[in-house]
Amino acid sequence: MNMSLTKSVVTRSKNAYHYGDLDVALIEESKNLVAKFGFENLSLRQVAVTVGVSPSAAYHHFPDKDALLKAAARSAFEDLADFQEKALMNFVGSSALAARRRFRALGMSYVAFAKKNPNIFRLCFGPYCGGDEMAREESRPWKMLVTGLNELELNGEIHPKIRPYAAILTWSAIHGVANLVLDDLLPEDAVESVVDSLFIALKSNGRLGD
Amino acid sequence: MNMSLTKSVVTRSKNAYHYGDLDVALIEESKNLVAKFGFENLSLRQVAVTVGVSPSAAYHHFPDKDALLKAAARSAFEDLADFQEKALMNFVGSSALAARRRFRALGMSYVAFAKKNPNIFRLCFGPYCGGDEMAREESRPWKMLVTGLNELELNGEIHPKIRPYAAILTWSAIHGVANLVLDDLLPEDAVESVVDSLFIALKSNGRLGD
DNA sequence: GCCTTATCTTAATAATGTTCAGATTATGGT
DNA sequence: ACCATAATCTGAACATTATTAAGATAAGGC
Repeated sequence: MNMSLTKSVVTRSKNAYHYGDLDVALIEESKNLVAKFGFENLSLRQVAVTVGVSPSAAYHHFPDKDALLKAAARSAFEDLADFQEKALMNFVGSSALAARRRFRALGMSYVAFAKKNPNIFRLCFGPYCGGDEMAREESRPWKMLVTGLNELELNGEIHPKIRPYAAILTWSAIHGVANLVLDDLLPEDAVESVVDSLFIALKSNGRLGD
Repeated sequence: MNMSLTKSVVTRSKNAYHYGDLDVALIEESKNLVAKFGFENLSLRQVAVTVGVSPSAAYHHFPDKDALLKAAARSAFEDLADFQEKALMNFVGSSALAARRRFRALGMSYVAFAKKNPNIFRLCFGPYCGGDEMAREESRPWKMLVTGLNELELNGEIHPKIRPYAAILTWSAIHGVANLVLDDLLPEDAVESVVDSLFIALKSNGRLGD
């Protein structure tokens, strides 16, 4: 079997020397390994070798391991936003019911993403969080939350007194319960408790969602 | 100067060979270094050397670096509880006002601890969080929160409809805002917004605290 | 005093992050 | 088409790390 011959033909110029988009490949593989072993156990060398490149190649795309992890964290953060966006699309319409369901989906998908892959969720927000560069008012989860609250408000689902705090309170509560459940400090059903209580809190005479 | 002589006298039997409570010394020094450089940059060797002992000595007290970090995390968690307890003592009394002030102090001190030393706060809850062993109903922050809410309830500061969710919602919101502020995803004043909105949310016709 | 056990050290191993000199490929101007 | 320059990758090196194994030292019970 002339596998080696075939192989050298199949691995065309893309792999020959120049890689292609090595930076995104490294980021992607970093996310894979973080998902498996946690960001605290990521090895730059393992990332490089898995991608099929020498360890020092990474240093032409990222100044150091820290930068690679930060880039992976930013990418993972966008994955979270994508995940929420998809969850939202299941509930279209301008009715109050649709607005409540979208709001609920926003929170539930946030936590679902965290539970689906705790290591990736921790990467998004831990020591390698985008922070400065990821301007907070620009972040997609925040923007989705703001529009979701606007839709709720249009349907009279938010009490005026708590309206100014609504976005900050909601993100904090959802983010908090996600982390506490991951850390085994709250039971899994705490998530629904938080979402339910947010409905009550926002609309003080509130019927519960759904 | 015969410093070496003096030193060998000063370092009495405690340092001679057997250390004393090496385990707690290692944990304490781990917290110091984590506070400076973050748990993601802790070096077992540096901990051991700083304490004045050979690196392999640590392995007679902890199976591996992971275990040392977990022990340090548990200890740091108790530090957080101590910090909250002290903050609580500033507001004694059984009046509704005192109850509100204690509740506020509970939340504010939680976040104050986080802002005072972000790396330690992250250690408490990150990948090295006590989790299983630190039974959730037994954790001191949780117990303080529960009694704080009971006191609020006795003074009619909690609406019955939200009462069953109160503890989970409060811890989630406070924990969430602490993390989001540390990650630069929410501004610093988000903390007060969350505490204020929690008062409103818990007591639906609520006057604000203080 | 002696034996067992707990504790610590020294030395070694494998893996890691990072750097540097050099090889290979792409690119742009002529 | 050609050549110079820059971009990209490799290989070998270095310091540091976690971890282990073998042996030295102390403590405690008999």
